[in-house]
This record gives sequence, C-alpha cells and structure tokens, in this order.
Amino acid sequence: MKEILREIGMIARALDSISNIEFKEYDLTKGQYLYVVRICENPGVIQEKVAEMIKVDRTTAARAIKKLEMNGFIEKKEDQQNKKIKKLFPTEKAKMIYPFIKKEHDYSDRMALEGFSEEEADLMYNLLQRVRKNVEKDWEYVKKGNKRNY
Amino acid sequence: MKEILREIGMIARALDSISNIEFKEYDLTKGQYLYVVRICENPGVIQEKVAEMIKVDRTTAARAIKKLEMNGFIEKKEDQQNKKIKKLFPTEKAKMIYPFIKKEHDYSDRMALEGFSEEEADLMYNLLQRVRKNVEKDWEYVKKGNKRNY
DNA sequence: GTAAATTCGTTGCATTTACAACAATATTTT
DNA sequence: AAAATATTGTTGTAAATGCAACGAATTTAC
Repeated sequence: MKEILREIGMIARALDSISNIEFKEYDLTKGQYLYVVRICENPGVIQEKVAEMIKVDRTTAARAIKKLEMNGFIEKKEDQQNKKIKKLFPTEKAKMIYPFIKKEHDYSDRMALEGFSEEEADLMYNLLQRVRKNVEKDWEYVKKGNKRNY
Repeated sequence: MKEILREIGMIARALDSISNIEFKEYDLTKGQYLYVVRICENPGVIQEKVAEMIKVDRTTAARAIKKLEMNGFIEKKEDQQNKKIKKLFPTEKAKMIYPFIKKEHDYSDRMALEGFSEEEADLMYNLLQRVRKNVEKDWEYVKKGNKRNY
C-alpha cells in the first residue's frame, strides 16, 4: 500500500509549523491564519461552515474565532432571518494582513513544487483535490459518531 | 498559484482527526499513534530523530514519548557509548497494537485513493515524496530560527 | 400543528502543543 | 587540551485542541 497519508501528514505538520512561526509577526497565534484566510475569502460564512472547511472540531473553531473577534480581526453579525446563526466578516485589520498571508502561502506553494513542471503541478493539484474529496466523506462520517468498518 | 498546501492541510487534519478517534480504542490519546508507528518501525531511534521524522517540535515529542513510556507502550534505554542519548523501543504492548494501527492506515490510504488507477496512485506517491523533501528543507531552516525571504 | 430531530453556538474540563530557557554530554575548532 | 559550538533531553508557562454536555433556534416528520 502506498503510504500517501504519511507523506501528507509530514508535509502538513511542517508547513503549519512554518506558517505559525511566520505569522507571529502579525500577532496571529497558532492556527489562526487558517480562519482569517477563510473568512476573508468567504465573508458572511458561519462558524460551523468554517470548521467544516478547515476540518477542525466545531468547538475549536468556536474558540479560535472568539479570540480573533476579541483581537479585532473579525466581526460577528447577527442574521435577521435566522436568529441562531452569526455571520462572520473580516475587519479592516484582517483585510490588511490577508495579502501578507496570501504571499506567504504562495511562496510555500512555489517552494513545495520546486522541480515540478507545469503539468506535474497541475496534476498534483487535481490528484490532491480528489483525495481531499474522498477523505472529507469519511471525516464527516466519523465525526458524526459513525464507525468505519475495516 | 496552485494551492496544493491548502488541500494537503485539509486532508491531513481530517485524517488525523479520524485516526485520533479510532485509536482511542487502544488507549492512545491525540497524536500518540504517530510515535508508536515510528518507534515500532525504527527500534532504537532517539527522541530527537522521531521529532524530525514526524515534523513536530522536540519538546512535543519529548512529552508524548514520556507519556507513552509511563503508559507502557515504549521503553527508553541508555546507550553505553553515548551517555546523552536514550534509545527508544516498543514494548510488547506497542508491538501488539502496531498491526491494528497499520490496518487502519492501510484502510485510510485505500479510501483516500478511491477512484485512482494503479498508475495514478504511484504517481501521487512519487509527487508527494518530492513535495515532502522540498518542504522539510524549509521546515528545518525555519525551525533553526532562520528567516525565509519572500 | 406538534413532536422529534437537526443545526448552531457555547462552556467545563482534560490534554496536547510549542516556545524559552536550562543542563549535560558530545563534537568541532583553534 | 581548552574553548566554542552543536546535540540531546528536560521543565515552566501559555495557549490551542477536542470531547461531552448543554441550550436555543430551526427544520423535518408525523
């Protein structure tokens, strides 16, 4: 069996580590860049969806977003139609740092793909999206309390 | 820019989450399966190397391994030549659960590669190894306190 | 239309994670 | 051989992470 997930785990931890170190400069603590990026790109999303996008526990997202709100990176706005949800928006402060996060991410993507041809890079992206779609099915299944059979 | 690292992050978090839930059954808490696997496969490694393999902070590995030792999953043995290092070995308890961890990992790898041809799976594995090698260079560079320029 | 189920958000608790700083040994440099 | 540097391991502290459990609003089922 090709152990692709072990490779993916190593890559992800290494990169998360790098990003966390680099974003301290913008007063973002561990993991927060993930939320800032998603909320900047999807203004008006709700917390629950952000957690799904990132693939993190709902309660983890809840606390991370609460802290981002306290530190002035994002704003929660009530919805008129639905009293239960709170829509999330980036503040000016978040909008200001977004380009820097993007730049860092772009650099890392380029670095990760060093030595790849254009075609290989495209292929990699497509293959990864397919893996991600496969994996998110199981993630949602298991997160809901179901048991995988193997 | 192809945002491969965002995909990789999503996949890795989803899978880590699944594994953590599934390995509770074997009394392994969050992240511990990573260490058990590496130490089973590399009996005699030292802590420092395990951290490098997994791509996790040295002190994180230190505490995780300490806990695994306390819970009877691994043993630390002093080296005769080098008084500084402690070699790590799996106990019988760890050796017993290793096949189950392997089975779970295999299942996840298969699930992740669903819809992939043999050739695509091979290609994916090769591309990922190349990305991993690129990324670990930067990780070590940044972890040592150096600043990337972008 | 009401009851049941689901969605969405929160908090209490236990745990992991990682930076900083230190100590001890080992290796390299001069 | 002594001094400087690197390696390996530990602990203090601060913070994130995630499960369990709750409440409230909404949607679905009957």
